This record gives sequence, C-alpha cells and structure tokens, in this order.
Amino acid sequence: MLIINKKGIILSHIKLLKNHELKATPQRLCILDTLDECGHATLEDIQKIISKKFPTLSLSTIYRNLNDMINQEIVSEVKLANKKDYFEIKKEKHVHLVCKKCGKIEDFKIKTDDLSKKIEELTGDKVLDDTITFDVICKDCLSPK
Amino acid sequence: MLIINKKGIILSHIKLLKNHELKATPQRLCILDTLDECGHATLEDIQKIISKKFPTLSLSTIYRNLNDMINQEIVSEVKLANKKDYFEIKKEKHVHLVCKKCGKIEDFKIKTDDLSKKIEELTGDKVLDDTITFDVICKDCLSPK
DNA sequence: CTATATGCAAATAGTTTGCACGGAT
DNA sequence: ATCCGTGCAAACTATTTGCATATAG
Repeated sequence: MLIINKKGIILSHIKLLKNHELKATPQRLCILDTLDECGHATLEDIQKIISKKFPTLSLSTIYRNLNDMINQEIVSEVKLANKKDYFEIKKEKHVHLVCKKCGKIEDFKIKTDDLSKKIEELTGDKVLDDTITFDVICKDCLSPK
Repeated sequence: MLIINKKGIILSHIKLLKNHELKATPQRLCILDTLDECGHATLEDIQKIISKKFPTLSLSTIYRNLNDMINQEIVSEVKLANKKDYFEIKKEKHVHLVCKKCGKIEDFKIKTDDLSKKIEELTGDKVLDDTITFDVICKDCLSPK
C-alpha cells in the first residue's frame, strides 16, 4: 500500500531516503516514483518517463542518484542476459520471471533454500545469497483471452 | 581433455568454429584459447592476456569476434551483480558460484528442475530456462591451509 | 547557515562502424 | 578472382566529473 500526500509524493519514499542518509530531493523522489511505476526500468525508460514529469532533471543527476541509491541499497540493479540493465526498488527477496514472448518481467517470491543447501553439501562452500532468473512463456502468452 | 597440435592450437576450437560457420582465424583461436585458460574472462582480461600473446590483435577484432561467437552460441556472456560482464565458452548447463572473499568464479553442474517445476505449478507459466548465481564463501576461503 | 545536490559542459570510457588491405579458398 | 576478416581511425554511445549555483534540513 502506498501513502501519497497532497503533492502526489509517495511518503514512504521520503522516509526511505532519510533512513539511508540521503536527502529527499524532488529529483530523487521522482526517480523512485518512476521505478515504482515501472517495477523494473532501464536507464532509457527512466530517462524517457522522467523527461515528461520533470523536464529539467538532468541525466547526470539520474546517474548520480541511481548510484547513490544502489550504494545505500535502496535500489538494485538487475542484470539479464541479452537485455540492458534494469533497476528496481529493493524489496523482499524474489526471483525474476522474464517472458520470452512479451518481454514482461515479473517478480516471484519463492524459497530457494533447498537448492542452496544442496550446493553447500556438494561443494563445501558457504552460500550467502542467490540471484535467479527464469526465462518463461508467461501464463498470458500461453493462453491469450 | 584438450587436444593440442604442434603449433599449440587447441584443435577442438578449430572444429568448434567451423561447425558454426566461422573461419578458424588465428585471432578467433587466440580468443578462444584465452577464454579456455581463464574459464571466465572480462573484456579487460581478454585484452590484457591477448596483447601479450598476440600484440597486433585489435580491440575491434575482439569485440567483433566475441559478438559473432555469441551469436553463433559458441560463447556466452555472464552478467553478475556489481561486476563487469564475463565471457565464457558455452558448455554444459551450470550455475555460477562467486566467492565474495577471493572473487573466484566457479561453474557447478546441478539439476534445477525441482525449482522450475515449482515455478510452473505456482505461476502457470512455462519455464524455458534458468540463470542462477550463488554468492558464496568458497571452501578454500572458509578453511585456508 | 551549511553541507549536499543539481545542471550544465566537458572529459572519459566503452563499443561500433567504414574502409582499404591481406589471406584463404 | 572473390569473399571474408582484420587493423586502424573515426564515429557514436554511455558514464563520470568539475564547477558554479541552488536548496534541503
């Protein structure tokens, strides 16, 4: 659920920035709103959408802020084979489902512990984290209405 | 096992190229040998190593050939969070284990069908493929000799 | 008020392309 | 003789940086 104030600003984003030692500037809020709107957005997407909402927001500000927010772990970069890099607001751990037909990228929450455990048993390594993407044909593309 | 001829060329690479409609030029063979040597190499790695073995091999040739070999599916690009892109010679399906301590990247063969099946059951999507990376502390870093 | 963020322009880095030459079939 | 690959330079794209000004807290 999103709480939005009179100016159309998503309040939780202000908190999010402040909790991570970043000032809640209109530019940063605009970038976060854009990411929220898109779910996953490339730099190009962000640039295009923002230029409408906020025409003076410069490209270097987008770069600088994405990097800052990545460093503060508010935002994460999603790298997919044969695609440009995407950005998303960091949220609960999830895997990505990329439809090879329509291109849609979906998040899906699922436990991956079984696989990590198997890796640990078989290799002797300690698993810290995983990054998992499935190429799929999504439900909608399988049986269009 | 690698079969190497008198000139130090890995014979299987010649076949590999010819089977994919690419001429077996010294430049391409050199790039493949370098990838073999490294397992996983960034463009920078490739450039550095190649400039010793083959000083006249130009950067545009590296780019052009990597792209050609990716298109022919001889080589694949490995995208890892917070790292430059790596290239590897395409081989049996595997996951990547990236040690967060020493940086080493290892391939590991493991069945991932259970997870794909669960995704299919829970989402209704058809899973075609998966790309999986584990961040780990590798065995060697866990208990150095 | 002060430190930080922004916009702009310039600098740097990364990648692709055009073209003339050279080598393999 | 023809085709394809290469090297080099130039073009193009992507990203970062320096600096003067503006703004959040």
